[in-house]
Amino acid sequence: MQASSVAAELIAVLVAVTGSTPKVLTIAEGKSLPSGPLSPEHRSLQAGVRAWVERQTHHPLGYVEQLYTFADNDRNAGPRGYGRAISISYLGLTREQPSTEDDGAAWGDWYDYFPWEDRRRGSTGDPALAQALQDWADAAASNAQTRARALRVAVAFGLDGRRWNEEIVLQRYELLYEAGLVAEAARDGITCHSNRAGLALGRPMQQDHRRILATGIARLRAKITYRPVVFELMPPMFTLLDLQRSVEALAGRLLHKQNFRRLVEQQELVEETGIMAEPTGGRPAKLFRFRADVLQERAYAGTKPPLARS
Amino acid sequence: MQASSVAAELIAVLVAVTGSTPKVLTIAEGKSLPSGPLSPEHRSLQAGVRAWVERQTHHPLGYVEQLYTFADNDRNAGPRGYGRAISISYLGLTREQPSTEDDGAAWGDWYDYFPWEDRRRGSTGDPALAQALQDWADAAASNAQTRARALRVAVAFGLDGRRWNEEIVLQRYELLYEAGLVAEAARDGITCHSNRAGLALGRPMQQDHRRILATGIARLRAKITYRPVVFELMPPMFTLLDLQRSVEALAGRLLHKQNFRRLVEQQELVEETGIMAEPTGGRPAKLFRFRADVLQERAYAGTKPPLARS
DNA sequence: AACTCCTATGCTCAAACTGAGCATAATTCG
DNA sequence: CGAATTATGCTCAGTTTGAGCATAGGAGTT
Repeated sequence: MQASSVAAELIAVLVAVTGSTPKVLTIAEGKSLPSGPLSPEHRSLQAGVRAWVERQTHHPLGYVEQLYTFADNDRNAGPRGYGRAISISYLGLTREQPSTEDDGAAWGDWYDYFPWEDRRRGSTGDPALAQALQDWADAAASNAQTRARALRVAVAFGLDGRRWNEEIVLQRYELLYEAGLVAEAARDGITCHSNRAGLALGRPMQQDHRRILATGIARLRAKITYRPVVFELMPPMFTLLDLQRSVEALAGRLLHKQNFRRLVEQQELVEETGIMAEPTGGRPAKLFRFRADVLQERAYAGTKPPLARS
Repeated sequence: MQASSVAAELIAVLVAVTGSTPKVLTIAEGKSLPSGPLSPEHRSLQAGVRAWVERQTHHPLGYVEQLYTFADNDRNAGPRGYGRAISISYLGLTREQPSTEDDGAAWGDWYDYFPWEDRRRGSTGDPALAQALQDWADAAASNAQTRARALRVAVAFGLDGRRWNEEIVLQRYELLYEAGLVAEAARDGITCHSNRAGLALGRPMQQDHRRILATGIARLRAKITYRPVVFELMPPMFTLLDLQRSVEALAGRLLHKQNFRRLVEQQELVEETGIMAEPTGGRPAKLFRFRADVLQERAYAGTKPPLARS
């Protein structure tokens, strides 16, 4: 079957964790994700992403995985004759390097873009945000629609005694978009019936980059629960608390220390180095390293959860 | 950033379950997956898939989800000046309709393509296949490489007392490809050092369609364990055994009946219709229907496993 | 030295979940 | 009526999960 011709670009969600802050690499003063053209010289899409990311940012990319391919006509609506643009997005895990800043790339806290996703201090969400969403539900055309909207809001944001599900980052963002609360919605012509004053709605990004970032965060939060990918973000040696802080940073919620430790140990994900960490005013902690061989030993997918539970 | 121009096509893995047989829709006498061009008139990629699938096959598509985007240069290596081809694959769930056969489309048992994936009778795999893979490991250049290969084989196929993981369909296929055992490998110029005689290696497909099918099966097997997507494949009313047979067909292994029943009921995924099924020579079974409202009530992703465990 | 504060680390326990099996109910078939 | 067959209810041990108590090993303070 003959396929039509389109323009293709690669978009990367590059993630690092520094201390307790999850970071994402951005360009254009934090308003865009880095992207590059799909070039014929690359053997594969993934090779293409690796190539230009490593060249541009001088970051070794450990783990790379495809996220999603977008091609909505809404996006980049250029002149029609030119053809539609396809964006293939990738998630990459790395460690933050001393910023070279030569190309305007910068690491930013991803919660600057999604403040409502950080539940590490105070597991109860922002009541004003819940109220604004309720206003949106109330503004629906019919009573039935109001109930449907209110249910979606309650499920997505864990209201009415429901449990917060940290993995549905994208659903929450899309709900806020639909409600006209995030800045991108106004840009795209969606009207807002709520009072946005004083709400922490995060920094907007160009095009649908914030949506892609949400997709990446969601994927990563899901992945750390069944694959030991956190270690791609860790230095060669770390304490168990370092590891826990990283997982918490990604998951956006606090974990029970002893249980986290139990999980890590019974999974045999790490081994002692014999070295102790720098004293920090408490009992000194052992430094561990990742047991890289577990990646081959096990068929990850449906086995036990490597990290993050509660 | 200016993106280069490429050709784009959509490829669909359409799945149905009839009785105890998982089926996939194929064209070209079972040698290809249905595919269509990405057309500018479609609002989105998903809309494009829906449109041409429903027009071509007259099947209503319930659930549609993006699988993966391929663009390796190995694929469809056409004349270089023409540009690279991008294939965006989708997984679609539907129910088998009386075949209209007007366009050469036909439903086929997906285990015809992956015989080793069906472990419903005899949970122990084909010893001859294991032997052929061992031969491949032994044919490695170095001793270390032999051990590495043997480990990969053992993990992927659940050898040496390891547990069979039904979700890593793609890994197993790629291992067989690498070992030169599947027909596509020979076609692509990979030599085989094992004796292939008498092995059940499945029907080949054109291009990398069997790989895409493997991706779809893997995704679906994973998905049914945490999202109630099986119901997209069920008729409006069904017995619990029907449901179990469908899940078993997809998962490729048998489930403990009572535990399956317990899972379905405690998840409140179904409700009684009050109607009894046709007598089949045993105690008559109740007919159930899916409680469609659970899709909205819950935030599926990280909650309890809807189906399939043991 | 005694005390406080802090983080690391070990251990316990109940609730929930899983995997497996026993037992009984309601039919059809011969 | 008994055998075969399928549906359905219930039990039970082993494991996992969530939460808390207790102790260990350091630094700084009095």
